[in-house]
Amino acid sequence: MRAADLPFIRRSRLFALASEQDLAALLATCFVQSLPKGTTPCQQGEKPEFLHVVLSGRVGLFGEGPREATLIEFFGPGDAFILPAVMLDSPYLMTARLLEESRLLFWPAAAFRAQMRVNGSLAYGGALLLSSYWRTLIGQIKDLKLLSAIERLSAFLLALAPRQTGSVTVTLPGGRRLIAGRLGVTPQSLSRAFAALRPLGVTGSGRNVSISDPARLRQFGGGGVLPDRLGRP
Amino acid sequence: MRAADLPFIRRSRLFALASEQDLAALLATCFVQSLPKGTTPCQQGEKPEFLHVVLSGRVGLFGEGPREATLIEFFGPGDAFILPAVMLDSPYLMTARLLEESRLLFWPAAAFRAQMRVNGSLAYGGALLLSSYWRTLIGQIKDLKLLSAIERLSAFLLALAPRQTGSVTVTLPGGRRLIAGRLGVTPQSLSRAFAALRPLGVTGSGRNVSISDPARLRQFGGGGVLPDRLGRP
DNA sequence: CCGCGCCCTTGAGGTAGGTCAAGGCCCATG
DNA sequence: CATGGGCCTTGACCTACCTCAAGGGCGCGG
Repeated sequence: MRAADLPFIRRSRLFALASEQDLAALLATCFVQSLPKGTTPCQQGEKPEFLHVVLSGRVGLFGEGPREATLIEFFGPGDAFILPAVMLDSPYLMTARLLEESRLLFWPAAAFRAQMRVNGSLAYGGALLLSSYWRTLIGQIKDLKLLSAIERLSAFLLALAPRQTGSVTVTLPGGRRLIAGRLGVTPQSLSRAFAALRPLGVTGSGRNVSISDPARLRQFGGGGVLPDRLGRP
Repeated sequence: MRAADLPFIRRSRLFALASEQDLAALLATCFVQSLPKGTTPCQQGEKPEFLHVVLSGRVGLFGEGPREATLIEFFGPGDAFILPAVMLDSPYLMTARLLEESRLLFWPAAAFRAQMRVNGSLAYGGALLLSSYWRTLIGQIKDLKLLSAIERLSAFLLALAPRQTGSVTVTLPGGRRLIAGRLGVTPQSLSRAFAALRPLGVTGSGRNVSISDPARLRQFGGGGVLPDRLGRP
């Protein structure tokens, strides 16, 4: 671990309440590592050896079904994956894959569990982080059950944009194939959904999308279910 | 609060680590109330005033979309709703409705937040509970994205059944309309899904469903994504 | 007893989104 | 430069599920 990592570590909600002493004690058994794109620190079905905290980079959590796999959620700096599996010492329900080169904190699972039991500030941070995850997952389920593919895309784009009135350009957290998985559609359908939103002022290519009139999109798309940002406040 | 409530309170994962003194201190500001079927302790969009813990009965969490509402998840004894909204002091993303007469613990939101910060055993319990919820939500998302309606029903029924080999009879946590919402289909489609599973040994009517050969169903339905039970261990 | 809800089921037809297939663009590599 | 392989898009067709509609079983009150 380098001194330069500390500010990134601090930034996670996990340590929202941790004092300097807390932090030093908690990190005693941890190490930090940079890993290349494509690495899979967790494999669905395996038991956790480490809790991973993203310091920089981006990670995708993929669910593997009987026929195929799909992206469930993006994780970025400040996020801990996959805390519930580590906490409950249960097999991963998902596979994590680095979407770009990332710097990760490795926290031995047994030590983490022990410290959760003993250190109130850590337990609080865990609850805080899990609370924000609950809300994003609930938002995703509501979107899947109640919105059409086009509305889901609209809500997703609006959740990416800062709350403002004028024209915005947002950067997608991944290629369109990944976004399609996150939204629960095929890449082809996502492409058509983008085409359907074009008359509503959604343009752009690659990972940059600009929204000419967020308000108009919002009134079309059910407003976007996700008021929170992921990971850190 | 009655003395008879205490064993039910203890049973929640929230208090997995709480000592007797902890518990007494934590519950100082709480009260318990029995409420009739149909009561809605939480309304989507409102700010939380209380954390609710189910002592007995059953609660449905409903997501309200632009056109309709649907059941997202069932909660039962030991479950706390809706912890993330209380924790983050954010508007509810769902409406809770009692599916039958239920006894609930009411915990003033501000007091709960303060105690989460101060009491490590409570924070640990919160993290534990939220960890189990994460897994059920992830399971639901995976089911929605990767399985057909019939497979989702199959997985849902198997998750209800104890892990055993012989014939089982399970009790649905609600009427078929609610189950349909939980599975992300219309009641009509659920009915057809049940019909499709009949040749595989799934029979019964009302809230009782019997599975003649769980193993056969399991190999058909992708195995069921949900290894955990909700709420308490 | 009948009538009236409500819930579940079944049928018929429509549609959103999936599947298959082809083509264009970009970039990496020889 | 040419070639090849992702990735995205578009088109044509198909299917799983939704929608609309009509019964059937069951409890409840008159």
